[in-house]
Amino acid sequence: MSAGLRTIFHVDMDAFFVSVEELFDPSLKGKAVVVGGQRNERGVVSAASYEARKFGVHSAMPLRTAAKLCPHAIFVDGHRERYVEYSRKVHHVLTTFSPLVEMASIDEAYLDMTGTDRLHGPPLRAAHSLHQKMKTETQLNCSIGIGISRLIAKVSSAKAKPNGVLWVVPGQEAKFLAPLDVRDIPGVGKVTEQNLLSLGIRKVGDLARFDDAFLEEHFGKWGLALAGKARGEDAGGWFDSEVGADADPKSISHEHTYTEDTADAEQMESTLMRLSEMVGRRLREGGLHARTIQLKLRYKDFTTITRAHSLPAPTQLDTEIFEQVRSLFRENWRKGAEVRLLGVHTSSFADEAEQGDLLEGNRRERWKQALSAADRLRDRFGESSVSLATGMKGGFRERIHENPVDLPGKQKPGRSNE
DNA sequence: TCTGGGGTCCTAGGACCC
DNA sequence: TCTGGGGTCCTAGGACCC
Repeated sequence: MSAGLRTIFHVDMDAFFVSVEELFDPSLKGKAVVVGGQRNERGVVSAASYEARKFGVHSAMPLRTAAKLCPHAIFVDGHRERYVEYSRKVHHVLTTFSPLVEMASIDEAYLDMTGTDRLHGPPLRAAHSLHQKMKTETQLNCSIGIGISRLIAKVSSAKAKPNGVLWVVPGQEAKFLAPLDVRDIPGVGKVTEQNLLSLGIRKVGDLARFDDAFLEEHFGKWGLALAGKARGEDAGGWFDSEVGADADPKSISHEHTYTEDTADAEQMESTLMRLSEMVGRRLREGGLHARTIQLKLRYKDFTTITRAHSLPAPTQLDTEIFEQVRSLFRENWRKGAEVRLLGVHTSSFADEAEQGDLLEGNRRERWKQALSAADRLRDRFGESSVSLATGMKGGFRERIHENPVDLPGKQKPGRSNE
């Protein structure tokens, strides 16, 4: 941590997914719009326009609930690629204001603006020109919070919404936080809020009445930091950490919820194959090798289990991921029980281990080359062009085998791997 | 109301080692 | 032979965020 005070910006795009969709279809402007899927689908709201929010619609709400609350809303499927594209534009604008930019998610970022006064003027002026430039270059609105730490900047950007700028002047942090609901503190969700409420703690300022030992006992090291915050202290932790380059990923996963629950083992293993391919591909793209492979299984009644296994050597191969995840599935699925969701998760990334066994190393090398070739085909002809799961019962939908590629050990249609 | 998909971080217990 | 303690890894689950 530097000696002097920092100036941190938190830039948060307003109704990002909705706003991007409006650029592609201007007729959506000013209407109640729900992004995330169709009104009858199994799914939740990714984003809602301010118009739809007036009816109580908010993100993470089931689509069917949103449809009941706001029947006249227009339901739009999400377009990930569009958001990624616009996220890049946003990032680009931000880098013209500070070299220290950290995207916190697809639609928000932290900037360390410390010492940029000579270039951009005092914080409020810098924020206003950033706001202006964002609008002209991306056609999107954002809100900007300014403070001496990530936490203060983040909370103030939320208070600045929509389309506003808010600066918490250094020294005023405790005064700013005290009257806020504890729920306004990032990291305090439904459960923590209820726990705090049961202790009579409703506002951030109420925390000041309790001593550190008590809060740590009830809320762990997090409670301690929160208490410090309530008093305006720099308590340490992520919210006081430096703003730097984007961190390396710690896990890569894919999951799928069925339109209808299933108890068909063949179908589920086919799904796991596809998910393994998706994960393997991302690992190869990122040059990553995972040691821990995890299966996620959610039954009809929503009870969810995860089962993990750590490999002796890290991998990025679809087949090795699939083999693990399939045996975890076979060991743990309650036969006959209907399943709602399956997921494949990889973590514990490590450097590629040297192969002791020469023959084994050769086999892996050939696999790697074949999979890279398949990745390139998918780039050119689309995701559905190549799949090891082809011919197995469709986990997602029947697949069309347009551009077959010769993969070592490729399965014959309709047969399992043994 | 009937609950997505992609992540991060934390806790807690048991294994294992010294 | 009635009972240590610290450190690290692994696994499972959960809170939380966008």
